[in-house]
Amino acid sequence: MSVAEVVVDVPTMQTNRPFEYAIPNSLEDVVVPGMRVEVFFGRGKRKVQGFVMKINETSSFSGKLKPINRVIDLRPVLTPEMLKLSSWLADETYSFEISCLQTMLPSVMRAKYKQFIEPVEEFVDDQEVISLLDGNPSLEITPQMSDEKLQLINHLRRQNKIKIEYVVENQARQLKRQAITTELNTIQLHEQKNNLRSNAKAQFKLINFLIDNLDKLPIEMGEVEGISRATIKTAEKNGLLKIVEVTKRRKPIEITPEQTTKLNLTEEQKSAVDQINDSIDNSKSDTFLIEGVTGSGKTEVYLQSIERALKQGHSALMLVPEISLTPQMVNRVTGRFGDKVAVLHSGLSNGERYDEWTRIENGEAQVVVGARSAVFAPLKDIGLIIIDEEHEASYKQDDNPRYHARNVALWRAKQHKCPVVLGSATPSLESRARAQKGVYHLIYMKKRVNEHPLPHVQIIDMRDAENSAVKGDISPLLQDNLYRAIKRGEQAIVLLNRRGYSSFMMCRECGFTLKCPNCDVSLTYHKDLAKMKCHYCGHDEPVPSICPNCKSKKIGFYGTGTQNIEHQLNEILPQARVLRMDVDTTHKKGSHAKIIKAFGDHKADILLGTQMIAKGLDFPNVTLVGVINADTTLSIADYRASERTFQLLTQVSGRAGRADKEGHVIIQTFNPDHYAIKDASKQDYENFYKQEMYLRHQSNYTPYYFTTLISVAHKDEGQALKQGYWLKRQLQEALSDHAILLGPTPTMISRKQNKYYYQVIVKYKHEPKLHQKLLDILNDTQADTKKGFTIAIDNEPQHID
DNA sequence: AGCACGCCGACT
DNA sequence: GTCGGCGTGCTC
Repeated sequence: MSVAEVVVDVPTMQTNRPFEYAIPNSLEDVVVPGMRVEVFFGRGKRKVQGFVMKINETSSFSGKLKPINRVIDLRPVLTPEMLKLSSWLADETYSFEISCLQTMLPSVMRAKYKQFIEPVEEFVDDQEVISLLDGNPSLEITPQMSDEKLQLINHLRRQNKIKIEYVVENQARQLKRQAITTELNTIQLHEQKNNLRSNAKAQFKLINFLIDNLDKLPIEMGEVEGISRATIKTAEKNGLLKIVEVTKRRKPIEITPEQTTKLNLTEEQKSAVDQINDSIDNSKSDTFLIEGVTGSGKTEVYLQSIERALKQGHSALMLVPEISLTPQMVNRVTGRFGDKVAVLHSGLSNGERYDEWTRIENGEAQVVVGARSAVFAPLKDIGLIIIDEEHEASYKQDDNPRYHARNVALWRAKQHKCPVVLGSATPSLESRARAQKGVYHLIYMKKRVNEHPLPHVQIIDMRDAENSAVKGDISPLLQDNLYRAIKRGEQAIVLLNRRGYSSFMMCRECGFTLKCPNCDVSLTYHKDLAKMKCHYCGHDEPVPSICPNCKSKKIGFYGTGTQNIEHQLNEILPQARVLRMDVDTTHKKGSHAKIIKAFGDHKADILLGTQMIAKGLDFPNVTLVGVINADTTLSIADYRASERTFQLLTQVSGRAGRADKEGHVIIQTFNPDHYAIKDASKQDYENFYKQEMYLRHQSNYTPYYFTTLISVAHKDEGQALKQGYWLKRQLQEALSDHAILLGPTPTMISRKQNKYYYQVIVKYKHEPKLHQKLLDILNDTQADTKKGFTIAIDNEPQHID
């Protein structure tokens, strides 16, 4: 009798390992690794879902094995590759294996548990039982139930009058629709048509419809126009056609495929494609980093490489930051590869996501375009993985499992022996440094395809009284340029940099920001303490009322909302049509794409928005880009602040002058001499890279050091802090003198969900004991979880806040 | 997580 | 005596 190793859906440290279950004879040839099964787990009659990881001939368990209850899937939902990946991922991200297995599948395949109360047979007629069940044979236990009711349930259960039935539900369901099809061929249909009675007009029409659409069958009933259901029924009775059930694919986001023919490549593009294709042809898992300026034609390189992979019989995976942000990219891929493309992104409903997943799983789609989680797409025989805008922080998931899609992609590439292509105009420092060391192959694309010059960038020093408008945030120069662009019938994009908004202090007189004396990051305002605090080392100081640098009283929290700017624009340029895009206006599904389309159709003159307008949008009529406040990202308390600012400014500048009109960019800032702003204005990534690497080296940050952030939380602040110190002591024991330990410090939103959060940061180069120590710490803290402690470990955090 | 077991104080 | 509350330990 064979035995299955099953990882059960009980996400705790103690159950984070496979449990053995006997495979009953009836399921002997059915159960295979990668399948989901239902098993009894624990003392009671609790049923849970589990994943079969492995099948053995013998058991190593000394006790009596329980049998597998039933299988949830007829075929395995995870391939051996994915099972292996989940183990690696669990280890890498310090997460439960079950969480990793579940994140690889569409959410509808996550088990839903229900509990029902049923009377024990002898007590079916018991008065208390009858009143509890209200005369029904069973009652579902819901979280909304009143405490009294739950108490009564407990009471009756202790008396053994009722029992609890567990139901494990699979939510995955495909939409079924009725469709018509026929087994007759054209000739037979023509014969049938001739045999019709002359007054059978509707039947005549129907047969014609069938003849015309023979190659498209089966066709859904709803799509047959002008023919009634009764007509179809009659035809079915006469053997003309058959009614079948088809699984209807729910319609994913509105994609308007952009038909582009294969373009002729420039020298740079050709060289890039050749290098990538060589790896595809020879099944080498090389990693390429394409550092290409905006407009250098990276997309065409991607498309032609995908084409090569397909031609070689492989599939291809392409990751983009967040699809709803780059509809134009999706449109181009679907335009080139049509039905072969599956699209996965956060805008899909759970059902839609499941449908797309199914299309990939059964091989209908060989090209997958998607956001972060698409890296787990069940593609077979991958020939190429592309990560566009590889520097984007959204590739890292910020809750468990905290994986980075780039690392998962590299892992899968090794399994599939295929290349990975990372593309960006502003690569992350980590990737660029790896390319420097020769770990990645660096490909430069310095020329723009259309040979247009880069936009002319102007930096406005807002400390200068002439530039800072008397009222409001829009400098006279930007006002003037907006006016003239609109007058010429051109469009403009205005970016309001909102991240880090209002949590730091800046002097409007001299541009001074309050920084930590030890860590070289901005101090952040803590409302509950009414103090300025450093997130790295915990240093704090009082909130200043005058600028320590120039003694001006104009120091304050910095930040304006998009609505405010919209107001100002309306006042200054009453004739301009302003379209605002921010979290408020894009809340509804699809509204994002609508705004983009409206702007593309020139239904507005100015597109005003936050970060989200900076990415991947391509509007030929935009000639002017204005950045209201370039500094906010610079001042957030994160060592990546300069990198983020540089990336944002470079990207948004690239939005100006994409077609044959020259572009103009105006950047308003209080820090005109900062290298991130200066280099962005020149689109000089390489210089920025050198500068930033130097500073990272000086202050021991990524990529010179690895960082791991561990945070603990508790309802009681004292307890949380105590745990923080305990954590630090534990780490100190295990680490060498070379490692740097910071904290414990409170986090900015130190009281989400009524809990206090403290974090410890480890910076290190080589600490072989760290991994195991963290696992031990996790284990110890998990045991305390009932006492209200929670812990989170984030390897290479994207932001520290 | 969720369940049973077991120890302990409180109460019909 | 026994009911119910809570701490502890285990789940193939």
